[in-house]
Amino acid sequence: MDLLSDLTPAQREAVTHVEGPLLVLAGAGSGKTRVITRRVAHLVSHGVRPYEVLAITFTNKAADEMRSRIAALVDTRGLTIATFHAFCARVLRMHGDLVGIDPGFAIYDSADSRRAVKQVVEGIGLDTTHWSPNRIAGRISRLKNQLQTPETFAAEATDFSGKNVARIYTAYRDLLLANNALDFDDLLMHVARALRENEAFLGVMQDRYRFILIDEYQDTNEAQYHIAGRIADRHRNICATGDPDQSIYGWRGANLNNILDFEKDFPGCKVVRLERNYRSTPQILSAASSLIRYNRKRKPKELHTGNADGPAVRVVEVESAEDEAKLIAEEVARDYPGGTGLAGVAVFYRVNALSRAAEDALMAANVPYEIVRGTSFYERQEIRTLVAYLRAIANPADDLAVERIINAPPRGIGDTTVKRLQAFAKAEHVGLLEACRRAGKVDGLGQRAVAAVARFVKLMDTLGAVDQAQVEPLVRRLIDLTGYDAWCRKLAAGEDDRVENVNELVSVAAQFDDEPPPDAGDAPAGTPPGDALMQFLERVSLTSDQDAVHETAERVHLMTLHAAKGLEFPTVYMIGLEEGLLPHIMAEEQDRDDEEERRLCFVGMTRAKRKLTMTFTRYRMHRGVTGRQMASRFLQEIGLTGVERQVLADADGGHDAAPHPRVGRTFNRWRGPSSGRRHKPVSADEAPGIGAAVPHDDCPYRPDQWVRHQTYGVGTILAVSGSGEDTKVRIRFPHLGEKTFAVRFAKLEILDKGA
DNA sequence: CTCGGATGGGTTTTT
DNA sequence: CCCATCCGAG
Repeated sequence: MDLLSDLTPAQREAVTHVEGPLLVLAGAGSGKTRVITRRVAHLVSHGVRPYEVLAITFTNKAADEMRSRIAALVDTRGLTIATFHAFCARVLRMHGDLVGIDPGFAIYDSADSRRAVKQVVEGIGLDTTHWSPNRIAGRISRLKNQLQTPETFAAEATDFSGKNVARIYTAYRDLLLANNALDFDDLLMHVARALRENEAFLGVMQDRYRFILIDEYQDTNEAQYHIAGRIADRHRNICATGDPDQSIYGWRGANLNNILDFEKDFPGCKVVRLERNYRSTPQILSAASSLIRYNRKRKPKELHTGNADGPAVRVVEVESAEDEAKLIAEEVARDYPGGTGLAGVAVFYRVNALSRAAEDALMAANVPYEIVRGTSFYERQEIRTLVAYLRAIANPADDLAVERIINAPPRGIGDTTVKRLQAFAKAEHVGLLEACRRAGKVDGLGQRAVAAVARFVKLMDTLGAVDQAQVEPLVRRLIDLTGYDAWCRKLAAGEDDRVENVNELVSVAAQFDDEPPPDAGDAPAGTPPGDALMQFLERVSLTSDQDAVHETAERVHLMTLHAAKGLEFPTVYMIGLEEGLLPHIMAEEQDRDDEEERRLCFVGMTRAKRKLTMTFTRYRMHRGVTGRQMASRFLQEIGLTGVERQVLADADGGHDAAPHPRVGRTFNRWRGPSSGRRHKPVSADEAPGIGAAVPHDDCPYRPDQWVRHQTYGVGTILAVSGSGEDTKVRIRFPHLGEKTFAVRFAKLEILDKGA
């Protein structure tokens, strides 16, 4: 097929660029995936061997999609398309010897490393409340992303806390080493460091990958940046695609500067801007652009579209989270009778806690919905344990896996017995499974315990003897020998989805067995070593997308703003647009600027194709306490053009300027019975405006109102004090902070009336 | 081993 | 408020 005819000039430029660095700044909805797939196809059809091309994505889903879309255009055999992690895992299996890594390593996911960190913290004798394994694991993860080893970090850690983290990090590293395991960050760090320190390894990689493409470059962390940069260093054929305005993983170590400085890192690079948006209406685009212009850390970019006009972006103020949810549920029920088209509706929120009210309301209104959660198939207990068996079989040194399965299903090996075995293992410098083999020599074990452990060892030996060329028979045997189904049924007590999940894993294994072995190109060089079992486990550890969004299911999709990235829906509701939630209070405290939060809002808005509704509440209950909420600053930053505002709440008299802290349910009682106008749209003329209450005297200014100041521009009123000539208003301006004015002098224009 | 209450901690989470 | 985890009783 013709690879170019249906492309815009800018897209074509990116597709046909062959030699030299290329940066594609792809605005939201600008057809980026199309450009990448065409570009790879173009390279291949112009004589580049697929074997020499490396394409990196951030998710398995993206990698799969890219592969199939390229396959529709050219022969993809030999092409490497993978996530950074999968790519590094294969590289290390292949060339681990060059780098000093046993290629039979297990891969620990975040839950595994958290457990390992916990063990280490306890082992050192630190208190796990103060030294929270979660937090420390995060800290270690960040260190690894910055390519810090325990040694380099210990050298610069001077304070008490830093020194302890260094101790934990060191012990954690040793634990993983003893278990022959790598965590997610290790996969990247080892490859990155090896590329820096090992000439032979660097040579192998540079020789092979003459062309590399990195998608979502704005989300790369330090380690990934090094990997890409070092490999591309010789041939300089690196193509980075991404959008600084959609960088939302800074808190996880992504470094926005990677994309902002790309031109400096690769002088002479070509830059292509894709600014035409194929997704949204001009109204949505105008509001989103207006918002993102408040950011400084970006590459100026103007999105435009040829799409037809749509409805105005709606900003709706409601009384409570329940009203907010009800608004959506009732509107959706009204607009989609019979449920047809529901797949095109999504609800986004900043934190998972906000999903609950929406769920309740949708359920009450009988609207089918689905929560797109992080908890995936492989994180379920029954699956994790089953996989732990497989891991222990593949890698008997994996103590974490052995510990998990030693008494699951229960077989009479209690905590005390495990503790004794562990102590013995530590003293003898052997693994836990090896300690089990020598249970007879372990002090303090009674006859009964020794017998139970012996049964476990026998089980593992039997399983170990099963042919590992195929995974499914092994899994079946395992389920059989352990009585796994019966155990699951017992645990499930009522819901039997556990057994179903187990069956699902059997099918996954069967499917895996049926796949043709990866062709040579999938591996960095030749086919990776390791049997089917190890490859299966690798797939399992590096896959979290199993709960992929069923984009076709006729249901409303509920998800966090982070989960929304990369998706699109005709109708989008964004809820909880309130100060403290979006921007989130924690994010603000940590980063000291609100730009990533603004990008998050931008990402959410630009998911919408036609209809975008953003809501905020006056009162919201958080951790059992109902608090007064303020409209998000982002709602004023989206501007006034193409935006319509509604107030669907009582004009509740009695408020004064100060926030009313209220507790629990007392709020409703306090407010009194006055729900006459609830849930009825208020016409522009009546609408008192964002967050406005009925004025308590003649003063026209009210908290949450938007006003324009002659010199400072548009801001939100925070509080009104005094009366008559002495009336003062406190106003917050974006970027300028808060200021107080005497209304007698300041020329304030009220903006939000009928905006 | 399993159940229940007490206790503590609660942003987001591509791999 | 909602949960995951811990610990003691049966």
